[in-house]
Amino acid sequence: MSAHVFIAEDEASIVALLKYNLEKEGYKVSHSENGEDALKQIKLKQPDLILMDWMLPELSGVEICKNLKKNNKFNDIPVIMLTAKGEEEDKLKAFDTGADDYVTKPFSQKELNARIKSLLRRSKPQSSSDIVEFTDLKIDRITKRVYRKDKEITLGPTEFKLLDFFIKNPKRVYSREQLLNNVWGEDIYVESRTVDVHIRRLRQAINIQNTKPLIRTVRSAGYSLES
Amino acid sequence: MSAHVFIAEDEASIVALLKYNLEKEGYKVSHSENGEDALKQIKLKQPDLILMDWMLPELSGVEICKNLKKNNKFNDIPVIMLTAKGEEEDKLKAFDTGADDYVTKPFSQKELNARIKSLLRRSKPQSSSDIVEFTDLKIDRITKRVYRKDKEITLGPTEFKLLDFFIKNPKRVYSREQLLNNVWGEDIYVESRTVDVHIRRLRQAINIQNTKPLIRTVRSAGYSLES
DNA sequence: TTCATCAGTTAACAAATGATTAAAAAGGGG
DNA sequence: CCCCTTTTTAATCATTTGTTAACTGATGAA
Repeated sequence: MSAHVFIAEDEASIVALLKYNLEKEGYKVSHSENGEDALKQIKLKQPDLILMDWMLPELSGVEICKNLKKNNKFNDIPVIMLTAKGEEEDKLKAFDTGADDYVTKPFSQKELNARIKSLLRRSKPQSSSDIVEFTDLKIDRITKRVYRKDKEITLGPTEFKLLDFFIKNPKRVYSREQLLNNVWGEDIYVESRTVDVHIRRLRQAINIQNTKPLIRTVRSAGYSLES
Repeated sequence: MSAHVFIAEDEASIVALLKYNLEKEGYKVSHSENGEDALKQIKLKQPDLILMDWMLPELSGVEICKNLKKNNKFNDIPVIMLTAKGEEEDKLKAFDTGADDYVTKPFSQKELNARIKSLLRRSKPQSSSDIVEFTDLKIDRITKRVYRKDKEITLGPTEFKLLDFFIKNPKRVYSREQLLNNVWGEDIYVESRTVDVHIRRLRQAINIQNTKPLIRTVRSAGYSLES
């Protein structure tokens, strides 16, 4: 599933160039040539990232940016401003409107790609990394192995998924309900007490001597992974 | 409460310059001159943003960055790489290691400030309503933790809900009736004296030495949360 | 001022709620 | 069919909750 990049730019040649390059990188690309339309489209399509020309007919890039950043639903979409002139004042103004980065024309496609990648990585919540660590816990999603203090630990499939889920959002408290939906699956029905049993097994497994317990029970709320 | 910026850089003159400028901007600043120490300090202090020199003694910036980005506890801290040479290859490598931005020396302080501001804004989406503070009280609805003067406090579920409700409208006086409806629920019937008991328990819990009481009794009207 | 009354505070306790645990039953590949 | 994992069940354990009743202090009338 590739990211969706939206281009708000009126110069056709630049749009063509960007589109060509971004699609080669595997992004889904759409665009608009005018500010008012761009804003409408963005709100409709909710892209993952926006490349926005500084100057746009109808509604300037600055205005669009301000509008988006004000709205809770869209203020997480990263915006890269494309500015023609390399003047510093403009750069600063771009950041002030809430842009997340800017690039001056003419720009290097390689650098633009790098910046896009960086912003997308940052806005994607799940660190899609194959090896994730949290304090002295390490889990390898490829080899399906789990380590605590570099010592390997064996987990059953469910316990592995459970830990994998917890480690995506450490410290966050999840209800049994949420755990069932995310670890077992939306449509599977099992008793909510079942969660307790697996929590217990997970606890037993990851608990090696003289370490504090990593899974916190929050009465009447759920469980969380703690440091 | 200002953000904490960590500088990992070995050239004393640059550190001095950065420190001076950042402190003027209102940031809390700390630094280290060597890679190994920097990593240790970062893990200890958990700064809000890192300025990292590309080349560092003991452990290169790239290595530190990789290490941080692997660990769930630290991979949310934005990193800005300071590169000496303006070579594109280096820039790209910087992004690949997980850096969130880079700046080539010599850099404009104004631009650096703008980039810092942008990254901090982006990384602080501590979803407004998930963490609520009132004077020296802080309640985190995600981790279900409550702090007074940064010291954690443990509350039972009902006391948590009660405080959570009060903090939504500080200084407002609620009758026992209103509290029962909003904290216990519309259709649950318990004695109104029960509220007093929970108010007491909440008071005891959030009361740590030499602080004035936070919950005011309004005779024949109810209770309110005060500063 | 004194006393009666009213409203809020406090401590103690029993009931209920929720979590832990062990063990049995049920599935599900190999 | 056997072995391993998962789920259910039920007993036990721990914490929280609501109630009661005694206590404290404010209020205001005599």
